[in-house]
Amino acid sequence: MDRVRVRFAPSPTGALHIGGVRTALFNYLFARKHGGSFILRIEDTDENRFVPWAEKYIIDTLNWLGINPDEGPVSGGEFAPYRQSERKDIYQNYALKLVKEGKAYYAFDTSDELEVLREKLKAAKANSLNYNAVSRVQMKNSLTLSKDEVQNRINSGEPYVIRIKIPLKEEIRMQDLVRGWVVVHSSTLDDKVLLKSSGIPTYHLANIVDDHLMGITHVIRGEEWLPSAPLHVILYNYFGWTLPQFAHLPLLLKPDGNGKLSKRDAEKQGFPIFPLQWTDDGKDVQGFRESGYYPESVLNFIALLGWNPGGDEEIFSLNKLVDLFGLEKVNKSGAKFDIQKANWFNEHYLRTRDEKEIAQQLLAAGVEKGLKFDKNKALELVQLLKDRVTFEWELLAKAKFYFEIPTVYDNELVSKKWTAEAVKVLSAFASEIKTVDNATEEEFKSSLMNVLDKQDVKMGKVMPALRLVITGETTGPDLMGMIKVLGGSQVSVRIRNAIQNLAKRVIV
RNA sequence: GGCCCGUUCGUCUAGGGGUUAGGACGCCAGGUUUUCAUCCUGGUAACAGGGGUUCGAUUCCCCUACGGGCUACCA
Repeated sequence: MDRVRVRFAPSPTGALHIGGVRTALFNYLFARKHGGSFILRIEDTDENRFVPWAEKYIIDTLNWLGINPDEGPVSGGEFAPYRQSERKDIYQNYALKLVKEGKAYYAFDTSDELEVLREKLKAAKANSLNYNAVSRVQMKNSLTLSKDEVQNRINSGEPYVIRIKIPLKEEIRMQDLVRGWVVVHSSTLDDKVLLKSSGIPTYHLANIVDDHLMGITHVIRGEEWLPSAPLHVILYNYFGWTLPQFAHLPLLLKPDGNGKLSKRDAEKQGFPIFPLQWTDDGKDVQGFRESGYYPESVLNFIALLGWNPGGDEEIFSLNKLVDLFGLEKVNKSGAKFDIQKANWFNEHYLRTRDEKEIAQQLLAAGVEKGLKFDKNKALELVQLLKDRVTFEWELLAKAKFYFEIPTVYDNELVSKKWTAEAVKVLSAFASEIKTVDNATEEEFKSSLMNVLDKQDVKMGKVMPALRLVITGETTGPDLMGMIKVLGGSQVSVRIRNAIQNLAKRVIV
């Protein structure tokens, strides 16, 4: 077999959809698995929907995820250029070649005339195929017009398109690596436009020509392309080119209800469905990255949407995915997008990540807010808090206790637990530790036990009160952990503070 | 409407002619933690329906239902 060459061929019409990201990933995995090449080709043949920043968005996304192409508009390659807009001249000749061979033809019909045709067919309850072997004989094209008239029209500058001439009665069979044999009768296909009147090719032409020219061996793309795959097969046959292998991936579906995941879902769901931030009508829409997901979480999560290696494991690094990947393990049915699972992956990667790295981030985030603490404190805070969050950015809010001495105390807790007994113990504890700033959790614990023993009070009687003086709240991180991070002097300050503030509310 | 693709717990899925239909997320319960979270253990929950083929079908075939995609001079 030829060396594997696959391509990811997005259209720069907006933010790259997470479904597109998954298609890119599967292409990447397949290429790596087989020691082949992963190519990025920008299919910017739609002048109307072109969005200037979209290409950068695509490249940034692949880069963020670490699935960079071997060839593409940035890295170049022996088949450059990799933007179809820069390859315009190539396609026209191929379309002309087909016309010459009687496999395609010129069509002069205006959009109004096309509309009339559509209406007519609809009224007749025909299959609503607009331009095909049956209807083309009544239209204005080089099949019905005389040679001279065709030439005259072209010479006079009348706009025309080139349409493929679909064979009348032929069974188109194609083998899909995911779906097996797919058979379609040519009578259900219509004469698609290959070259628009602007001289720019449609997707179908440009895609086939480039795949051939670039030596693509496997076409791995979304299922939305399955219906046009037979058309592509005909095109390959018309040109006399060998067919690449096809693999049509199942679609990513909306999290709620039904249907293909779409741009609209991004804001509606309250969680990202796009990889990176982008701006829609002046409004910023957060992506996975800005929401705090790690690239490895996103990769792991989307890899398992529509593919599964079998077995009970679910945590896979990119290398491991490459190792296990296979098109034969791709599912046929669409997969719904479930953010909870993505969150779980992120929690996992957060907990297994290098704590020092997280501490760095925490420090940086703190500095941005004008909060002072050092590297060691940051690390201690990370160790104390990382099991309690899904995203790193939540850490700073959870670390609030470290920066703020409580001034407000949970009312219910005060009225239930702020006892004379607790105050007595805490007061003694405060004196005990007021100069102890470098001690382990164990040491703080035993000095508390000491006080408790001396005063003959049970631990349960003072723990809630101790939490109260430190955070003012009823729940939070581990108590001794917080005390250790704060240090003895700070804790004793908070104890005295609370005793003063709550003097009138002591339960006798 | 037409064409094409699909259908295993709520979700992602494993499996495959004879299984207690397995795992993960979520949810619930218990344990650990004198809070909470983590963690551990357990539980809840599925083969869309109807016909075949077969000794036997969730698995193979057909039909129906449902879901999805496509049906542009968009990709």
